[in-house]
Amino acid sequence: MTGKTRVGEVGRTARKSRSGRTEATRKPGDERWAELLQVAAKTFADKGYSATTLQGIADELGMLKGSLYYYIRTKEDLLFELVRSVLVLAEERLAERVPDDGPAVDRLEVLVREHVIFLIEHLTETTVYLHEADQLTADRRAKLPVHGFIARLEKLVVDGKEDGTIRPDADPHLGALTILGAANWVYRWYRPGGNSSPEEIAEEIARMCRKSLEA
Amino acid sequence: MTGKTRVGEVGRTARKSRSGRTEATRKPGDERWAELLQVAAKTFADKGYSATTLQGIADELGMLKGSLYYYIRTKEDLLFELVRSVLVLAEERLAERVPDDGPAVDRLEVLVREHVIFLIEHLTETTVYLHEADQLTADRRAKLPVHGFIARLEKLVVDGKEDGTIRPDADPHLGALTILGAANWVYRWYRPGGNSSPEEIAEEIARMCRKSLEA
DNA sequence: CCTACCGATCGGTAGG
DNA sequence: CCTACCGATCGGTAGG
Repeated sequence: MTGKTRVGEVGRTARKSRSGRTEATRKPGDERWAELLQVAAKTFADKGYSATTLQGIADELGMLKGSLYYYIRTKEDLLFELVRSVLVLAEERLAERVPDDGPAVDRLEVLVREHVIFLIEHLTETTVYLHEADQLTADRRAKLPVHGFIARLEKLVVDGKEDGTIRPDADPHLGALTILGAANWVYRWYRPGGNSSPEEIAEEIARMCRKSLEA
Repeated sequence: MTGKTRVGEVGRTARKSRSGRTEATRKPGDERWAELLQVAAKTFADKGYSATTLQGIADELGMLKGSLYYYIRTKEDLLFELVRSVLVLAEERLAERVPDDGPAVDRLEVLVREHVIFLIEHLTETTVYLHEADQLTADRRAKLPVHGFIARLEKLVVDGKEDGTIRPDADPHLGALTILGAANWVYRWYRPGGNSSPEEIAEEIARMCRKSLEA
């Protein structure tokens, strides 16, 4: 309303002829695009994807609904982009913080802890992912950069049975799914300002997960 | 389509003057009402409450959309009734299957096991509850017969710390929430026809929850 | 339960 | 990004 940059038709043109272009599309690096994603994430997390209207998002941004189509082609673009980016970010984070060697049960504990910390630090986006991703059409869902988190957990259980740090009777698949539930459930109840810090919460959940499978 | 009972205006009248009436409202005990709930549950579980249209439900029932209003006043009635009834049923089930005495950690294990079995046996309805209940308006949500499941879990952890069957360093609140997540997460992945039976799944999850807190 | 209907809103578009 | 617009559909209602 006050000092917004006007670019006129540039964006639209850029989107239409996206093949051999020097000037970038408006999206990446643009401040307004980031705002749009932020508002969309908050609204999707609060009311759900389907109950969210583009009119509501536009209102919050102080623009007209039709103007949103300068940034997106469909409503689903917003959901997809949010889910995609949080997956990429999580992947990076876990890659740099979870070691590749050492006793499997230790690695599992670290993995769970870092997973929970990430979840809490990106609560809005992870909520959108965990609660709304199934609203994506099948073809869009197939294009998500899923990083096989369950497979990773399963492998840790298998490794742990081999290195003797995890109970021999543990079920890798069921175990992985249950650990995942214990960790992911955080998005259903965590709200800033509670008694425990994110680190304390992550620590406690990780400890419980460890104990649940430890030899 | 073939042998459906026609009652004409009776139902509508019955609904409008619900005060001092001998003849019951159409709803309770009516076969068609049960069908409606069933279709609604399946659709809400599959596509989400908000993405579900009354037109779609009516189509599946072979009636016109407007006719649904013979049974309901608003779309939310369907969601509320589904969530309400599954809560009541769960309460009953757990009351009759989980003992009130014995070592706390044992009771906790049984509680989790029965909870998971119930979840799986009523997967559609529990999915609606766990994934869609927050689509209810605040006042409707306040009218739900919530049976304090978390509080019950918390108390078991506290009891267990007293009777020595649960680790002294366990956090009752965090512990209860984490157990709840491990158990509830089942609705996100369980599908009939898998490798493990509901009982095996429930048994394994319950065991893990036990171990996660056991002294 | 059907007929017939409504206001509101939805996602989305053409053109600038 | 705005103007101006559209077809489709939404939940819901009056009356029988």
